[in-house]
Amino acid sequence: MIDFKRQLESLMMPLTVELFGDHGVAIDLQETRKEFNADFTLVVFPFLKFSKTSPEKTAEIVGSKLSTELSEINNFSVVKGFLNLNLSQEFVSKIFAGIESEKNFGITAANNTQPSVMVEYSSPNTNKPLHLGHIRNNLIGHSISNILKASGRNVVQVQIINDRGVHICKSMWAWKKFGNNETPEKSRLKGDHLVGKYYVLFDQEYKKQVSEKMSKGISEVDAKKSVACILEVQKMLLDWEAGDPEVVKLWKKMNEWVYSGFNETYQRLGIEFDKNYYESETYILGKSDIEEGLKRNIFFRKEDNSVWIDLTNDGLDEKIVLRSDGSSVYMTQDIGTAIQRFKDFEIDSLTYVVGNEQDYHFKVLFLILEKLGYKWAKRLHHLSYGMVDLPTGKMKSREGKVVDADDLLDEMESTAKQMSTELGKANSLSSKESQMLDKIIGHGALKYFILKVDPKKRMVFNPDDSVDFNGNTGPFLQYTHARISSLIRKAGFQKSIDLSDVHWNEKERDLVLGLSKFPEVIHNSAIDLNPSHIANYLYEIAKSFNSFYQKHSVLSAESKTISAYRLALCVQVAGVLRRGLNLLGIDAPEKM
RNA sequence: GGUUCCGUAGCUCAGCUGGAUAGAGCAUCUGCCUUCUAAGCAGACGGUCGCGCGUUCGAAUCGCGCCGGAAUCACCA
Repeated sequence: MIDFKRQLESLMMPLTVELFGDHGVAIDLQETRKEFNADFTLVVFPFLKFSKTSPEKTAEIVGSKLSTELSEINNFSVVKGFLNLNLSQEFVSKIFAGIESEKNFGITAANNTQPSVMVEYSSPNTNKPLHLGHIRNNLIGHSISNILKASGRNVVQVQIINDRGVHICKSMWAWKKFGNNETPEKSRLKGDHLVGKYYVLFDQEYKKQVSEKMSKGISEVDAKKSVACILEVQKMLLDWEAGDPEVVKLWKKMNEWVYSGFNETYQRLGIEFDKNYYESETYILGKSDIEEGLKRNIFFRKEDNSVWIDLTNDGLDEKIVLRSDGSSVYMTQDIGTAIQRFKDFEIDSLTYVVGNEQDYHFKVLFLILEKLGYKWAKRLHHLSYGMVDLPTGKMKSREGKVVDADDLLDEMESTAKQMSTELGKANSLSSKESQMLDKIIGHGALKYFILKVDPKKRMVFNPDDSVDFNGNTGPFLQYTHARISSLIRKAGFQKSIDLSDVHWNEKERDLVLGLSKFPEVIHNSAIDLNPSHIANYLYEIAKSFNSFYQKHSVLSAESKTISAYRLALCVQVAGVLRRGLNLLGIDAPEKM
């Protein structure tokens, strides 16, 4: 489907050139404000220089030219310097026919010859369960993957699991000390929660030991470094690196618990990855790339043997890439991992979904890879999203001020259940059906609540608001879809329709023109890496539909012809809502 | 202190390649279910778009300077 707005602009261009001469003035069509009852507005101010008359007069001249010469334009009106144009019924029909002619209007199927794009998201540590912050990350990452797919890209979704390091050793240490061989099976606790429990236990023990030491007159800084438990954890990490069989065995066991817990949560969220990278495998990467860059003078070695890159000419600082003992820093393995990924897959770009606290890190990473001469470095993106705050302030995992992902999903489901019971919606459904619906609606509410906000902005998560199912919410969109589905069910088989004589009323025109924007919205979301455009667009469509639905009857319209084309319109609205919601990872129920 | 991001209605957010009287939802208040799902619709109330200067026919939008908030600037992960 071609963009009819752009089509109109190019039709108008030669006409204005005819009127005022060719001065390179672009035609800028914008949507008419609601109160003026027209489809598009052409701002004539840019033409004043050449029309040499008042804005009103200029608009008159342009308006009469356009409406006489273009069959697409029916009539026009002038308000101040604004030329309001009305599209002809035939042209609206043509636009609608274009929408109908495509099976999955708005979605561009992936072309297999195209290079793929990799999206990395989630990337959890394996010492505690997922929380609200991960949920935002996951929802954005998954949604943007869907959106990229819908704009014709092949997508490889990956996560890197931070499965090694002091954090997991802390859990391991506490489990050995206090665990009594507790397992997820024995205590019927989800694996990631069980490991998280021992991480918390470690922290408590650590604090206890630190304060004991401090009471003996040792400074806090020294105490924190010298208490027994932290020394044992550090020893454990060294043993792990040395491949100590017993430590490795425990490490494997506890990580497995965490993975099964994560997978359960991912499944609930409807998320899956094409490949998991593990830090235990990637943390060695990058050193050889540094050595090579050192030979090419991209990096330099200081007297103490540490290796650095000087980025002061790029407005940044000097950055370390290898420690003086030759060991890696985060940057080292990120360099190596990026390079590895372009070897593993036929991709031409890579997008990292990571919080904005790491803006600087990624700026440096991309710059280094560019200096190393990788041409794909220009196509690395950091989808930097803002932190999620609670109404009470920042989330602090150490202080237990976190919203747990599983708890949150449970809560959303039970709220959905409560709502549908109150509204008497569940009566006509089997208990199995309504249970499914509670999940679809509860999760829909959560996903929409998070995705409707521009990712790069920090957002406040108020549980009371997220649980609201009225107004600009996921359930509202789902409800609209269910309403239409019900109409379609009742109408039965849909006849083919003749659009040639349709007289579109105002609400219908709004819908047709609204629907026509869907491909562009997807495209822009993909370019901006921003799912919120989709969310806000769907809300507009749904509002527009409900307003239409309230005012005009579909099944018992004035005539069968009207009924038929209205139904066809409904089918397209439902399709756009469903496909749009799916891009956000939200299911569109047929009943609710 | 340097760099980056943010500041729009009581609250949560749209709008930001410059365009008309700045939009939604929530909250508060009014109407609308003997008619296709009222998780809906129609309406009221609510604003010095952080402040100032500049560019422009025109600035929430662009530039500069302040004020306020956040992140980051580790031989941490």
